[in-house]
Amino acid sequence: MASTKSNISGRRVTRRRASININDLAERAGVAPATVSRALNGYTDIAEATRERILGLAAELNYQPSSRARQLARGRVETVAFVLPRNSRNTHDPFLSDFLDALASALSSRDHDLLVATVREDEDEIQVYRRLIAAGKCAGFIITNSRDNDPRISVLRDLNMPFVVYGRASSNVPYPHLDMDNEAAIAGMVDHLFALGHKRFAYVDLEEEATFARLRRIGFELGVRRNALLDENVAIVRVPHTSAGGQSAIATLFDGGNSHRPTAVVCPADVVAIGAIQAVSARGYAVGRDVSITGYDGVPLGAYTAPPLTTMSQPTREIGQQLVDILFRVMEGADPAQFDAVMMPTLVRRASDGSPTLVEAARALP
Amino acid sequence: MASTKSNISGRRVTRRRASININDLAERAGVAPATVSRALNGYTDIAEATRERILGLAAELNYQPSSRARQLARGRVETVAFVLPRNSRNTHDPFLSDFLDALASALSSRDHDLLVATVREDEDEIQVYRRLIAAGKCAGFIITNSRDNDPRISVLRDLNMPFVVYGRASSNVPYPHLDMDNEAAIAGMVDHLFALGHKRFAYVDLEEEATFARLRRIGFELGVRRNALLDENVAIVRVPHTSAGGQSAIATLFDGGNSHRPTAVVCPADVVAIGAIQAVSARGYAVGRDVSITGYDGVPLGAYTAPPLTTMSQPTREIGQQLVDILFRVMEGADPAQFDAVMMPTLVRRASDGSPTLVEAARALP
DNA sequence: AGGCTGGGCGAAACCGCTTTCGGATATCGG
DNA sequence: CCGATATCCGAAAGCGGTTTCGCCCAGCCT
Repeated sequence: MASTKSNISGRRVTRRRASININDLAERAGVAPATVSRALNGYTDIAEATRERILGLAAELNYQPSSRARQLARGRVETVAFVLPRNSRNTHDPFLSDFLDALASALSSRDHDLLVATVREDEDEIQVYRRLIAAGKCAGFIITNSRDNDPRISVLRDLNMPFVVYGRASSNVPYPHLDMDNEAAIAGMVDHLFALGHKRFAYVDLEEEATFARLRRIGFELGVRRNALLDENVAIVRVPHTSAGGQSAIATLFDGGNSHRPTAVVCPADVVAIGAIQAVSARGYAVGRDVSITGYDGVPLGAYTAPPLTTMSQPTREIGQQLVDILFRVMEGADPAQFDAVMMPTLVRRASDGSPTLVEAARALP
Repeated sequence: MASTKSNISGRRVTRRRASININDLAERAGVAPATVSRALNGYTDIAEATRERILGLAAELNYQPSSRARQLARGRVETVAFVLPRNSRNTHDPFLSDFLDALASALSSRDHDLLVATVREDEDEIQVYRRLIAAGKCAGFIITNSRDNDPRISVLRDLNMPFVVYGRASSNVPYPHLDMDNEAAIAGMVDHLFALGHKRFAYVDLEEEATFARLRRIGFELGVRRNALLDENVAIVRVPHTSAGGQSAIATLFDGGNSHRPTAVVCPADVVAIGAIQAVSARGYAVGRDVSITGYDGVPLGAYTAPPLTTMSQPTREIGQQLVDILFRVMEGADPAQFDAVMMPTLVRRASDGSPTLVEAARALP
């Protein structure tokens, strides 16, 4: 069928037309291609009987209009792009699968596709965005890991390309975004630990450009202030966003003759907290009794550390869905400035926090 | 510039042409569109001077041919699709980010895009593949989480659509794939533990359709045989592919008057092993001394459990690259049957394994 | 000088679809 | 019974590229 070019010589027979097209279908139905198009696209100026005949035939032959041709003709692009964050390399983001699934699913119910791109070693991040746009590969972007003064935001705005950001980026011009309330969440964690009786706090700051790192630290400082903690009872160390970072934070805080060891260590990420738990345990302290350690994110494995990690958990899937919702509003022409929702993560209390035992007892340890 | 329809009435001005097209560029260059196309696509029947003028102009105006129009005209589709495995929902695959990054990167260097789709709640998995194909959205598929007699494989073969599978699927017809040697890896793990002195083994089998689950169990059985373990010293339990599954496996193996507790518990996945470590520790045994527990995968957090997890680690990124390489060979017409590489994961020895202490000592515990 | 060759380029068809425009037929009112 | 109005559908012009075909003209040969 179709146009398989048979070739007696036995050389590679190629160019078989992949599938049926609108002309084939029209011919089979005994109508013009235009009529098929009308039938498939819900126009009203077509006899109901004709429409049903065509629809039936299309279903029978498993006809789907070529999305490329359709989008070209319509002058629309029904694809949204997500560029994997550069630092996602080797970062093993456990939420990405859920997040992408949510994005793809939300897009699919609007008949859009999800294009996932990456920044190759030999490229510049911004170049990737420009290339995707110039080639007309997408009609909008989902952006995560926003940094302060994120260049992507200004470029996309200049190019008049719809986008939505997960996170904030401290720009003076408003842009559509959705964020967790990092600040309130960490401050709330300090409140929680303070209420348990802790007086000596440490915070593990992140060596990371992303805005959320800054906001979480600010949240910690806010918590310090509103619980009137004494300066000499508050320490901040700054480490990479990894479990090894968590370990080295503990080394800084606990080793050496530091007489003011914290009883509560607030971490801005679960992976960091997990390293911290490991390091504190290795020093002979009981996490959750001698020392409380908290995380942020809600990674699944946090439930299986020893002790299980108390953390702030984010609703990944819902975030993905909402981002798509917002992006569509923007693509439909809504005022981008109105989208600035902030969601609150939920405290998942497991066993890495608790009332502090006597500091003296902790000090007496080897 | 271009065709912004200004509109005095103040109503929404739309239909601004997104970007410059080949006709604009041709006009600016004073040549025909065909010449621009030739210049951009490396044809030789064009004067070098003309080509350079056009290339320069294109760079200056940041012109990129519309990928949709180009692919339509060429009759090619430069997109590869990856359908997120159904069970990836809430599964928090920590490798996905790395895997996708590798795919997207390898595809990008061949000027192809990565389309990520998902199976919506209201859909059937196969439908998704059919729809993507019928709509001409992709020229090939990357398939993971293959199951025995995977229906996707037969459908794609029938439709003559190129694909490559990560994993094997026990089909009688050959198909292009790449796999880790699950069987040898787990058998090797048994060897390793046996060499450490273990005699009483348990294996945690997975309640999962995926072929790798079966192959890993077979690997265990192979290890049992070639080390001549006694039947009464070998137990197999079957649990879900989660940390909770690991916990319940330990409950089955250790609780109740079972007098033949294993000293080595081989797990077919790190998440499961992590649950098992937690459960064994909670029962008062020292993991790595009283009981050895091993995993498979190499999840990053495995390095921070207590004790750190000994496991078989897979090179995610390299797998992604190789899959793309294979897929392109197939798309170029290579015989699919020739692609059946099997790679060996590497043993990462940390601290969850060790020589067994006396079984009696373990039994004497509370 | 004239014919031939071939390099360089333009014209036009085409990819598969949408959408406007207008024509044909059926239906209705008077 | 005739013209007006609806209703339904076909023709054709795009969308933005690629590619075939053939023309034009410069350069070469004789």
